[in-house]
Parts: sequence; C-alpha cells; structure tokens
Amino acid sequence: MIRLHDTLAREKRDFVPCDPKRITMYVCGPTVYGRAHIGNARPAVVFDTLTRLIRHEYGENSLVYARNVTDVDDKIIAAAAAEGVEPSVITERYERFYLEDMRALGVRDPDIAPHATHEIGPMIALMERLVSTGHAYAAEGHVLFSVPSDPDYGVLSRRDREQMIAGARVEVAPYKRDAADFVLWKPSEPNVIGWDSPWGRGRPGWHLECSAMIKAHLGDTIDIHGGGLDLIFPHHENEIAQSRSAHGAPLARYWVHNGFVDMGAEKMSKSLGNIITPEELLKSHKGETLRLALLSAHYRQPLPWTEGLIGQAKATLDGLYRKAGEAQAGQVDSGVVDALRDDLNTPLALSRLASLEGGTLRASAGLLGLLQSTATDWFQSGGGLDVEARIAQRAEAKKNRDFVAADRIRDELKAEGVILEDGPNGTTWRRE
RNA sequence: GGCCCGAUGGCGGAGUGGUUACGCAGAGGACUGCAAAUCCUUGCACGCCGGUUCGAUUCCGGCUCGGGCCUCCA
Repeated sequence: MIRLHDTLAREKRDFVPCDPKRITMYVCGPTVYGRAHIGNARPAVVFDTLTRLIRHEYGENSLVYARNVTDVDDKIIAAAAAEGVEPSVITERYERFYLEDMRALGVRDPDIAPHATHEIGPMIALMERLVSTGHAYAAEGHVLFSVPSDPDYGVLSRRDREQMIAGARVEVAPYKRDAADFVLWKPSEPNVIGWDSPWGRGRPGWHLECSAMIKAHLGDTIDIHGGGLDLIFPHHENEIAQSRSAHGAPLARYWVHNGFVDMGAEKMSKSLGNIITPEELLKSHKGETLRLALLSAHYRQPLPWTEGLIGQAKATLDGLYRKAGEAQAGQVDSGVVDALRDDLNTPLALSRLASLEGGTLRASAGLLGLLQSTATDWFQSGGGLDVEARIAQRAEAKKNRDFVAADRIRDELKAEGVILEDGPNGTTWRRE
C-alpha cells in the first residue's frame, strides 16, 4: 500500500487508485521559453520516481503518466519577438533542451506529453460548457471564469475570496465582474499567435490548458495531480474550479506537491536570478549524481543546493557502485520499497541502499532511477587515455622496486583525473 | 496583513513518548613500498519557554528564527 501526502487533506492518505489497471497521473510540465534550472528538474525527478514505484506495485502497464508542455504563453511570445522568429522556433528548441536535460537526470519520458497548441479544440469546448452553465462569461474579447459561481473555490489553498482580493498586488482589470475572476481566454492582436473561437481570435490562459488536456487525455477525475508547491495557488486552485464546474466531478483524488530547491536561504527562480541549470552542472557532474542530490531530501522538504551536496551525492554513488559491481538486477529489497511507499521517503530508501550490495542493491536502486550503468562505466567512462598501458609501465617499475618512477606515473594520471588503486589482484583505476 | 511550511550533530538528512537511523566529512587502528579503496573502532545534535506525562526530541500552547504562497514561477 502506497501512502501519499495529499495537499487537499493536508495529511498522508492511503493511495487507492480508481482503477488499478489504469492509474492516471498528471504533472505540470515546462513552459518552453528558456532553459530549465535544477529547481525545475525536481518535480520531473520526483514524479519519475513515483512512476517507478507505481509500476513496481501495480505493473508496468498500470499507469498513464502525462506531463504537459505549455507552448503558448506571453513569455514565449516575448522571446520569439526578441529573436524575430516564430514562437514555434522557441518552443521546439527549448522543449528539446528540456527533454535532453531531464533524460540526463534519468527521467523517463512521460507516456503522454500534450501540447497546449494542439489542444485548442478541447479548450474551446471546455469554455463553452463553462459559459453555458454560468461559470464563465465573455468580456471585451476575453473569457473569464466567474469565481463567485463556484462556492468551493479556495479549498486547495485554503483561502477565501476576500483574502485573495485583499492580498491582490495587481490592479483589477476593468472587464472583470469580480476581482477574483481569472482569464480563460485572451484576445490576440493580428500579429500575435492566436486561434479563432466563438469569442474572437485569441489564445488560452495557462490554467485552462491543463484542465482541457486532462479531460482530453485522462478523463474527468485523475488519480494523482502533481507539481511544485508554488502551483497550489492560483494554478491548481483554478484548474479545480474549471474542471469541477464543467464536469461535476473532482479533478484529482490526490494532490502531490514538491518543495523547492533553494539557493542560500531563498528558492531558486528565474525571477530572482539565482538559478543554476542542469546544462551547466552536467559539464562537471554526471546526471546520476544530480539525480541523487535531488532525491537526498524528502520531496516535500526544501533542498538547499550547494557544491557540498553534489560532492556527497558523488561520494555516495561511488560507494554504491562499488557494492553493486557488475551484478545484474536481482530481488528488490523490501525495506527500500517500504520507505518509498511511505510518501516517497527517498532519504530513508537511500539509507537502506547503503546496507545492500550486488543484485539486490542494483534492483532496489533502480526504483529510484539510480545505478543504471555498470560500475565499470561509472568509474571509467569518458576520456581517451590509454590507462592500461601506463598501469603496465608502473607495474614494471614496481617490480623493479623503482617506487619513484611508479609514483610518478600515478601522479601523472592523477593530474589527468585518473586514480589508481592497488588491490590484491593488481591495479584498478577510476575517474575522479 | 491572510494562508501554509520548517527548525535534529561539522554538513546532508530520516525517525521516534522511554537504548536518537543512515550517509558525507573528522579522529584512531588494520591493510599498503607509499597511497587509494576496503574493514574495524570512535567523538559530535533533537531552536527557546511553559504544559500534559513516571518519562518529550517526539503530544499541546506560546515565543523566536527561517522559508513559501497571496503576481509569472517547479
């Protein structure tokens, strides 16, 4: 039995899927206007780990995992204008980069990757339904969701309408009937990307996309909806309002939110300008090291990102690879599974891993998406040195008790990032 | 201001009403030509003040500090 912390209930709940043969999970994916940073990678890695656990528990084909791509958005439009290219040039480029970065972190592609620009039909259908039932209205080319029409609005973020209005830091647009109403559809100028709709040519708002894509690909009610905790309000709150108002059913049965990656005391974010990207980190660290670093704290806790954290992850992985060796995946350790079942307790699972070895270790680490290469690849991949020849020279020197020459060879290789280790069965080597 | 979350050893980070995991780093030892790796041993913590209790790091209240959301945001 898996237990998950449900943001709606604010507590851990037993995970009981609606249909164990077709479990549905949706995670908010990237808006593709720039390079992802390591904080953006956290939900990708966390929910990838959850897919591995669910598939282990319920079967390889038990899960349909969707992660969307937001490929129409004002930031994309701005980026395209800045480069003088079509928005699709921007979105295709950064979606490619995103997938490359995530794959490097051992994140498997989702089963479905819906794109907002391909889902305009379902979005219009959703808006028509909301307008006809009085939950949305058209005004000056916009379509707006009527927050007062939804008595349950605010359940996820636990705030009421008055609070939202009192806390609002932006001026209320004059076409809104209520200050809390939010945009489903906005008009596009002739030179801006847009689609024809019953309310004129325009483009969708962010919140609408996810509701429409979930309905189109997964159904009225999904099992798990995930994302970063900054999405709780307004994004997920608005999704809930749209979908429940349109379909009369809850949008998701479990709401799962990950905490932030912090830089210093505050969260990493593009607007704060304190980001560090996988692209940059991958120049000097392996993706698997970064993945372990991301999994070293519980997913709901903040994770301070430091060089020390990466160094620890590397050292831990070195140790695990030594113990796994070249063994094939064997039986999964029940302690690791139990830790993951308990709201994806990856730090506890990692501590269990430290007591395993061989095939059990490899199989158990696989649940976390770790130890996916052989020990030889982990320790020796990269570079084009003929290390074996130098080891042979050094062995000859050692045989002649010429330790000065032997140590010189070892030091030279060390300078090139290769570490020699003399064991009972001869000398082995690895990269730093 | 409203809502929410956190505070554990040098660092990272679980967990528990009563011997406080585990990892990294450190110290000592074994091994080694010397190292490295490995193995053994080992020091180090539960923010503050009350309350409940035989007993609290764990439960309750208050406080302090830190963070997040309320605006795009993983």
